Amino acid sequence: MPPYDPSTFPPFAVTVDLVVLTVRRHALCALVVRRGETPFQGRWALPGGFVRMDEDLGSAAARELVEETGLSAHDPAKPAVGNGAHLEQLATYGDPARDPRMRVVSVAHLALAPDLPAPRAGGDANSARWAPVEDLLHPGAGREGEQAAALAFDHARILADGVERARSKIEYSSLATAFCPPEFTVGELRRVYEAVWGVVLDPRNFHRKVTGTPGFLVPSGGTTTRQGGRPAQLFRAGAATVLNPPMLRPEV
Amino acid sequence: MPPYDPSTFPPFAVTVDLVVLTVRRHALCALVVRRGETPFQGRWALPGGFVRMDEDLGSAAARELVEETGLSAHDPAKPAVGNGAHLEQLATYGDPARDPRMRVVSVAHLALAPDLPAPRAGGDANSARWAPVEDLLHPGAGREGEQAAALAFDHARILADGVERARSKIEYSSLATAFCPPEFTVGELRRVYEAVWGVVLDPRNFHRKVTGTPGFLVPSGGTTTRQGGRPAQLFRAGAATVLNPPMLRPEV
DNA sequence: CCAAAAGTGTTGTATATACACCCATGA
DNA sequence: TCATGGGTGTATATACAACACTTTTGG
Repeated sequence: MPPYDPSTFPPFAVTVDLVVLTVRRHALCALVVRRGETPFQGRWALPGGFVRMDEDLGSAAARELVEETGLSAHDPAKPAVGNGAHLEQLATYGDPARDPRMRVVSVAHLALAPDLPAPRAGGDANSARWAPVEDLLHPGAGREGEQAAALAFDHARILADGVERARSKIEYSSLATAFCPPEFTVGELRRVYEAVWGVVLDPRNFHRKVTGTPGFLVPSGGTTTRQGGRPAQLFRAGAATVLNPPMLRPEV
Repeated sequence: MPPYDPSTFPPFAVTVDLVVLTVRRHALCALVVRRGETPFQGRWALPGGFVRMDEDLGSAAARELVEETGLSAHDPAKPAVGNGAHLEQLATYGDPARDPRMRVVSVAHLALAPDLPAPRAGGDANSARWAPVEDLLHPGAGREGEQAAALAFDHARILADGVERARSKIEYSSLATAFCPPEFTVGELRRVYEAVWGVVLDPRNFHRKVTGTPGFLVPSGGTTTRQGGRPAQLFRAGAATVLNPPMLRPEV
């Protein structure tokens, strides 16, 4: 890398911000951290940080994800689903006024994770928590006394874009399995769709659909009764990444 | 904007690169410019340039598009189709080694344009031309004696991502009309799909499909025989931006 | 036994495909 | 008249929605 010569180009700060989604208690939740520094001190924000000088964008996002959640991720250059979290680039935000301190371009990434124990705070954040995306996107509309202030910076917009991406992508890909543990039942997968889309699906038709799509699910052999009722077969995510025909999202 | 203090963050150069696609002579083509400077001097590259210090990313892309093609574009914050070109953010590329001179993060944008007269060279490019994407993505596989050297930097990858985005997006949106002039026939729209996907579609079923989707096409009243044969109705793009049910891309 | 969740079968309706067929123009 | 592209009708296959029904556990 040749030495930096600021006369040749305008200098920007480049950061990565993370939209980390999971399904908890039948609701789609996002990871937010409390800001310890000005601006927006004390407000909730998406986790993120500066990209280092010798680091690829996807590597920076994977590093932040580990720091915040302990989750490992696949190389985001090749989107994949498996034991770790799914990680992919979302979009880039560069409004000149989005950070009052300096000119920052943020490359947002989207991560999908199974239900995790407890978030661990990292970096300059005082604390971290999982918050239902409904509360974050529509602050004030929830129950009284809740922490419902708007997210810092333009993070509400970034979160909305990430949620929209996840909602549309589980329609035609096997990405919903990224919200599940390594082994899961058809019913658990259906509850993921229901939580992400905010709908109820017919259990019988859903079962036929997902088990009838070749390569989507592979039986792992075991069964479980952890949801009660009749024992359910356990599955792992199959090799198929694209669903054809897609899952149909019911009309609103 | 507070004064720049390089001690607080690593300084990056931020550029926009453009994947400008059009349909010419029944082939999907991209706009490329010949590089006048080192590195990759004399090689073909995607048009692009530095983002200015007070400029939004979408504004920078729209400015480059005007400089290179004379096309105006809608605010890419709100993707829209109409008289000007369609412009939307594609993805961001930030490999530390992608530019040998310095650390550059490039925010690539995708533009779709109707068939244009002749590209006009701008900036530091010696010349500009429309090239079939097949020739650019598979250099050496074409006819002998062609200019078929690989694109500069990581632009082949960016172009491939842009083409893939266009191919999948015309499936479920009305974006294909961005490749057409303001008034067009159903047959002309079908030839767009055929060129972008590299397939042949049944004219009768295609006609029923697009005219039967409410809001996709609105008749302009006139007719034309510019394709020969029986006069065809002229249409404009309607208000619908999402196609439900989608156009089905035939298996390969 | 009952409740709860898993899984199967059946049927009406919608949509896609394939293709026969007719229409309106230029040469 | 013929060639060319535009446009309509119709049969067959496929896929989905709805829902009755059976299976297998825990309490």
